[in-house]
This record gives sequence, structure tokens and C-alpha cells, in this order.
Amino acid sequence: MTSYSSYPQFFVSVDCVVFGYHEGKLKVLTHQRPYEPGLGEKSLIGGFVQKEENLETAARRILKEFTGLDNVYLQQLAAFGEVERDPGERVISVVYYVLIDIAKYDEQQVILHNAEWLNVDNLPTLCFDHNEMVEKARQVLGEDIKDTPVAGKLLPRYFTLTQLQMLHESILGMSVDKRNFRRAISEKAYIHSTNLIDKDSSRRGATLYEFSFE
Amino acid sequence: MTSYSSYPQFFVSVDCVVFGYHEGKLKVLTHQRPYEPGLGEKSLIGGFVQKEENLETAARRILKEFTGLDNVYLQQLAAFGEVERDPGERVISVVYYVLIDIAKYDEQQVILHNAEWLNVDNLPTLCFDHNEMVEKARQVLGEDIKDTPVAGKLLPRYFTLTQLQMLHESILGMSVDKRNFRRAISEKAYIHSTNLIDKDSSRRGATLYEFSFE
DNA sequence: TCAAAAGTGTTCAGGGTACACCCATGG
DNA sequence: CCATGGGTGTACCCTGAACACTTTTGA
Repeated sequence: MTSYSSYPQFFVSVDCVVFGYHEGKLKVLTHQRPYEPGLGEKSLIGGFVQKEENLETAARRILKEFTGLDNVYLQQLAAFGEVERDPGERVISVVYYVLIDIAKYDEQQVILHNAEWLNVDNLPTLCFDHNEMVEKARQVLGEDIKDTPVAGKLLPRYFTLTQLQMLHESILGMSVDKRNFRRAISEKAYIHSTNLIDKDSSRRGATLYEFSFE
Repeated sequence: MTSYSSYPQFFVSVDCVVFGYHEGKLKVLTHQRPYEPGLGEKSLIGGFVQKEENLETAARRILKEFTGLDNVYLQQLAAFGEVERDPGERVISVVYYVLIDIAKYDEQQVILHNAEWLNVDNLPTLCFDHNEMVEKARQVLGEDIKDTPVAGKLLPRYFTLTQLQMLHESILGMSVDKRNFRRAISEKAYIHSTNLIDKDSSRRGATLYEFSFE
């Protein structure tokens, strides 16, 4: 039989860096921390891993609780395990980065949890090492968006190229050339135009595009 | 005060994918697992995190025990937390990838621990999810070697360009063009030639190079 | 008719890749 | 003198970046 019993055990939490995109701004979902230490401070959404629960399962459970969403896109970032990272007790946190279509999340859930979408730029101080988690997640997102279809996770099903470009610009933190951008997009197999026209954003109307995931 | 006490706690281990390079082959350090479950199976080196010990500190302690080396290059890869990954008890493992100069490690330590360097290509089955860990580490190493000075961590202080090229080839799993490779190296600020000549590898003698880390 | 957003090509520089021969030396 | 590994340059292609004007239409 096993004999691990002489080794210490730890609380293990999952924290989620949930990105959304709204009105031209990249947002991250936070809430007011509901217990000490750090009661009332701004915090990423997270929770403790349960017995008999995989890390990713825990992340999905927590996301469901806070946003009402199943089937979100998520990816593990790293484990944060500094002894003093949580001033209350030793907690080792596994961090996931999560992309959701902000229009789809359940507003009720968010209100229930005192949740709030904050701009990723000029983010206020969050509790513990959560700012560091966001920083790292944002960096990974910046790398992923260039050559994977992750942008589709942050947008509604149909979107204009201008919307997509603005999303890229807000993630990369720089402006990009319209013609170069549109050529690059036209070469991606996973984005294609539809017959639909968006008449809200301009007088002329803009072609709506969509991602095709297999 | 905190009130995490109603949440479960977990054993947390650190596993290290220790890469070395010897005689043209990329190697990974393994040993015979000293306890059940999996007693005697091939395993990455690892151990349990202690109270009051950071994750990285734990990794360094374990590396010191197994190789006698301080100050190695390491980087966190990911957390592995599947419920059934360790058939004995629930253990969440944080994995580090580690690069060492194989000539420097303490042979005594390795013998003491029944350790063994295995070729990364054609790796036999390791216990639990350790093959998956190696796979992932190797992938990251392949990305890092192209534009960071990590190769220097795997080589002795002085090396010939042919040695360096063979190292790249074994990590990338493909052959590279000698002239292109040497031009690329000459453009890296962190590699430079010395006045030393290696006379062992050829009759003509080859210039020895070194990495300059800040 | 005009303001506002959509849409569209070409040029240039730099990086990556393919490719073959002479050099120095020890045995 | 020859086998062995060391060392070197050029041509091409493709990708990424810079850059400005016309089109459509609702108000």
C-alpha cells in the first residue's frame, strides 16, 4: 500500500482569469472576495478543488457557478505556490485562463456574486498575486491570438472585420494596419465570410464573418 | 480569521523533467521508484512539497538531492492533477523542466538513487503520467532553443559549433544546414567565440565558443 | 451632399532556406 | 597524401510592414 501519510497536505484552489471583450475593451471578470483574508477586496473568481475532482473539472464547475456557462474555452496557465501568497493559510493555486463571449454569460449569476468586469488595462490592485496571474494570462492570450482561432471565443457568432481588428488591437495593445490585417484574416482557414450584412455599425453595411471550428 | 478548514487538502508533489545531453543524444534523468505504488518502475525524479516551502524551492531541493547540483536552470511547466493519475492516493503534481550540464552532475548521487539517463527518443514507459510530462517538456524545450540561450545550460562551458549544432538537431529532431546554422549563431549576442581551440574532435582543430549570460 | 465606416493592391526590406567547395592537420 | 571534420557566401523566395484612395448609404 501507499505510505504518503507522513507528507504534508495543502489546500489547492483554482483561479480563473476570465477574459471578455465589450465595447472595444478587453475585460477580466472579478468579484468581491467573500471571506477573510482579503474580505471585500477585488479577486479573480476561484474556489477550492474538491476530492475526486480533476483540476479542469474544478475550473469548469467554478465557471458554471459564476457565469452560468458550460463549454467555455479554457487552458491551464501555471501553478502559483509561494508560501506567503495567501496571508491566511498556505494555498496552492492552479490558474486557468478562460475566454468567453461576454454577451452570453448569465448576468444574474454575476450580480449574485458581486462580480464585475474590469478593464484589463489600468487594472486596479487585486488581492494576493492575482494581478500577476492576469499579467501572465494576458501575455499568453497575446501569443495565441496571432495564430489560433481564440478570438472567436471572445466574440459573438457573427462579427465584422472591424470588430475583430479592434479586438486584436486591444489584446496586442497596438494598432494594426487595416489592409494587412484583412489580408491575414482572409488567409486563415478558420474564419470565413457569410452572406449576412451588419447594418448597425455603418451606413454602408459590413459583411459579417464567423469562425468555423471543427 | 480564515476558515478554509472545511475544504479538502491534497498531497502536492514536484516532478522534474531533467534534460541532459551526452554523446549526441538528448537524455532525461529517471530513477527506480522507491515506493508503492509503482515500486521499481521508471519514474521522473520528484518528491513531495514540504510545509513552508515554495514550489520552486522544492524543485531545487529535489534536484540537489538527486544530482548534487545547485543553481540549475529550471522553469515550471504545468500542474498535473487528474484524480487517478497516481493509483495510490490523490496527488497533484507540479512539473518543472530542468536543464543541466550532464558532465557536472554528481555521479555518486545518481548511483545512490538508482538513477539512469534515458534517451528521450524511444523512451520506455514511465510510471503514471510521466511520459506525458516529458513530452510536454520536450515541446517547450524545442521552442525555447530557437531564440533563447538555453542550449548553454546543456553544454559544458566551452563547446564547438558542431557540438552545438548536433544539440539543436537532437532537440529539434531534424538536421539543419551548417552554413545557415553558423550564420544564425554568429548573430546571437549571447554566444561568442573564444581564442581556445579544441583539438580532440578533429585534426584541424575547432574554435571553442561560449555563452555569455549576464 | 456629406459624414462615417467599408473595402481594396503594391512595393520594399529582411529573414529563412537551399546549395558546394576549399582548408588545415595528424596519422 | 589522404581522410576527417572545420569553415565559408550567394541567390531566391516568402513573409511582414508601410502606405492612400474609392465606395456606399443614411441622415
